Amino acid sequence: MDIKQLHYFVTVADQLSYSKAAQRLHISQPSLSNAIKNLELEVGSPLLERNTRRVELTDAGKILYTKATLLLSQMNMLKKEMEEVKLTGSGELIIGIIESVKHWIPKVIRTYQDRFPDIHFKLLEVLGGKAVKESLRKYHTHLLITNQCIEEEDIESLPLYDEKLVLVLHRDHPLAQKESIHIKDLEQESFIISTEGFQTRADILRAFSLEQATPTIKFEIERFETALTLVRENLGITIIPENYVSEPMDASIVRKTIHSPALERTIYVAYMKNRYLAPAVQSFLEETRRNFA
Amino acid sequence: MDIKQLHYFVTVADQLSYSKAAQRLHISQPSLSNAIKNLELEVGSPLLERNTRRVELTDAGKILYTKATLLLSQMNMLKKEMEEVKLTGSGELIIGIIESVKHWIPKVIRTYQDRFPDIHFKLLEVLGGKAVKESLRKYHTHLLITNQCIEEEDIESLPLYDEKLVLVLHRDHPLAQKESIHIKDLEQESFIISTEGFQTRADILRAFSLEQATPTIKFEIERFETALTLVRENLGITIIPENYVSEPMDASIVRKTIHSPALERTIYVAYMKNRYLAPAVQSFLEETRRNFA
DNA sequence: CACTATTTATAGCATCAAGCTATTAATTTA
DNA sequence: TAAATTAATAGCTTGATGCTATAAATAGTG
Repeated sequence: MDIKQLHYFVTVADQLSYSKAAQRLHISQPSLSNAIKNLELEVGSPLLERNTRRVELTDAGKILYTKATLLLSQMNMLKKEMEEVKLTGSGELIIGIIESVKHWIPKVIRTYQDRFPDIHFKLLEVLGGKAVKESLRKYHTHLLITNQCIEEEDIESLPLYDEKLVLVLHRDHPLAQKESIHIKDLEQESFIISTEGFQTRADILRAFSLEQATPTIKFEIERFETALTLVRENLGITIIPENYVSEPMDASIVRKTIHSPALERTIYVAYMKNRYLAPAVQSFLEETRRNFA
Repeated sequence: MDIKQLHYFVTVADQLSYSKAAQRLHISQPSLSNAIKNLELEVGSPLLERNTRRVELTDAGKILYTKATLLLSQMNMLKKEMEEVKLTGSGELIIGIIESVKHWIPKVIRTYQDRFPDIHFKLLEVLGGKAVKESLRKYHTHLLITNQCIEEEDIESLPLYDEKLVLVLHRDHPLAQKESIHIKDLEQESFIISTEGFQTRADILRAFSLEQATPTIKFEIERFETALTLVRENLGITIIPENYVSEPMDASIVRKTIHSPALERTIYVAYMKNRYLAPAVQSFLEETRRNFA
C-alpha cells in the first residue's frame, strides 16, 4: 500500500469514475483499474462497487477514503516543507563568530534578510583552536568567521579582510606620551595576551620574536574585553585587534599603532568544503564576501 | 517520494548505518544505498552525511526524519485500521427491520455481541416495496429482515420463519363472542389494512379472494401499531401478524385465529448476493438463521 | 429493437525501477 | 602492514506498472 495507490484510489473516489480519474491522473484507464484491483487485494476487502454504469464506495472504501485523503495531504505538506528546506536549509543559519565582527555583521545580516526574511539566525561565539574545526564538522555551525588560519582537507577557508593589531595602554602609562613606539620598548612591561591556542597570541609572539624581543607576560586572557578591563585599571598593556577599540573609547585608555608587519591578523570565513550548502547559506557567504570585495 | 523510501531512510537514520539498516530491512546494502541516493535526488538536498566510518544526519535529514516518522506511523495506523475493517466491516452493522422482529432480535444481538463486542448497531425501520431494495443497493443497510418476497438477480432472500396473521377486534365487537370465524364473516366489517406496496396487504387480499370475498376497506395504514390504535377505538377490525399482539395485550382488544392457509406471511433475511460481506455481517447472518433453524 | 456511446474489465506486451551479486574504495583497528 | 568493516559503484535480472487493443455491459436514442 503505497502513496501512489492511495492517490489513485482517492481520485477515483472523487470522480466516481475510472475513466475520468485516469484522465486526471494522466494514466490509462486499464492501468488504473489494475492499480485499484491490487489495492483491494492488499486491503483485503472491496473498496469500490462498480458496474459499467456506476461507481460507488463500499463501507471499507469510505473509511479508507477519509484516512487516505488525510495521509495524502500530509504527504504533500512534507514535500512542500522539504522544498523549503532545499532553499533555506533548516531555516536556521548558525554562524560561528569572533567578537570583532560586531562592527560589520549587522549590516550584512540586514541586506541578507531582504532576500531570506524567514531565516532565523544563531550567532555562536567560537573561540580557540580545535573548537573551530569541530563546530563545523559536527554541524554546530554552517559558517565560521574566524581569525584562525585553517588548513584542512575538508574545510575551505577564504580570507575576508585584514585587521591591524594595536597597542592599548592606560592614559597614565609612561609610554602613552611617546610619539612612536617599537616592539623593543614593550619588553619590560606587564603584558596581557590571549591564552595558548589562539591565533592572535601566535601573531603577537611572532612579532616580538621578529625583533628578537620577548614580552613579560603577566596575564593570559580569553576575551579581549577582559584585556581592556585590565588596561583600564593600568595593570598592564596589551595588543589587540583595532576593531575592539575603534568605537567610542573611554577616556582612560589610549591606542597606539606599532609598526611591525607581523602585527596584523587576517579574518577568514570558513565552511565545509564538500558538504552541500543550502542556497540560504551560500547566499550569506556571498553577501559576506561581497561586503569586503 | 513514496512510503518505502521514507521507511528506508528512517531506518538508516535510526541505525546510523547502512549495512545494519539493510539487514533490518531485509534488502542488500547496495540497494539501500541506491534508494537513499534517489530520495536525496528527489528532495534536492543531502539527507545523510556519510563517510565509510560514520553516518550522520544533515539539517535537511533531521527535518525529514521527524516528518517521516510521523507519516510512517500514520500509515501503519491506516493499515491496522483497514485490517480491522476487513474483519468487522466498518464497525457498524446496519440492519433494516420490520416491526415484528422486536420479540427475537434482542436475543440474537446479545449472543452476537459476545463475539464482536466492538460492533455498533443501527436498526432502521425499512417499510414498503422499493425502499427495501434500495436500502440494500445503496449501502444503507447490510442486512434486511423483511416480509417482502424479493426476487431479484442481485439480492439473496432467505426465509427465516413463518408468522401467522390473526384477526384483531374490539372486545365489544359482535364477532368477539363468536367461536370460530371465517373470512366470509368479515366482508361487511370496516376493515383496516396496510397501504399499497406492503406484502401483508397482498397476503390478506389473497386470503379474501381465495374465499371469493372482498373486504370493506375503511382505513389504510402504514404501521400495524396504528391499526391497533384504531381497533382500540372500535373503529374497525384488522388482520395483522401475531407477533404484534403476542405481548401483554391491553384488555380492550381481542385476537382470533382465522383458518386460512393464505393468512400467513414469511419473514426473510435479505442481502446483496455478489457483494463482499464482512465477517461481522456474515456472522450476524448465520447467528440469525441458526436462531430459527 | 437495433445502434451508438460510454464505461469498466481483460489480455498481452514493453519498459524501467528496484532488487541482487561481485567488486572497489576508504578508513579504522589490531 | 594486514585484517576488518563499511559505503559506493558496476552490471545484471526481474517484476510491477504502464501501455494498446479489445471485450463486455449498459444506458440512451432514433
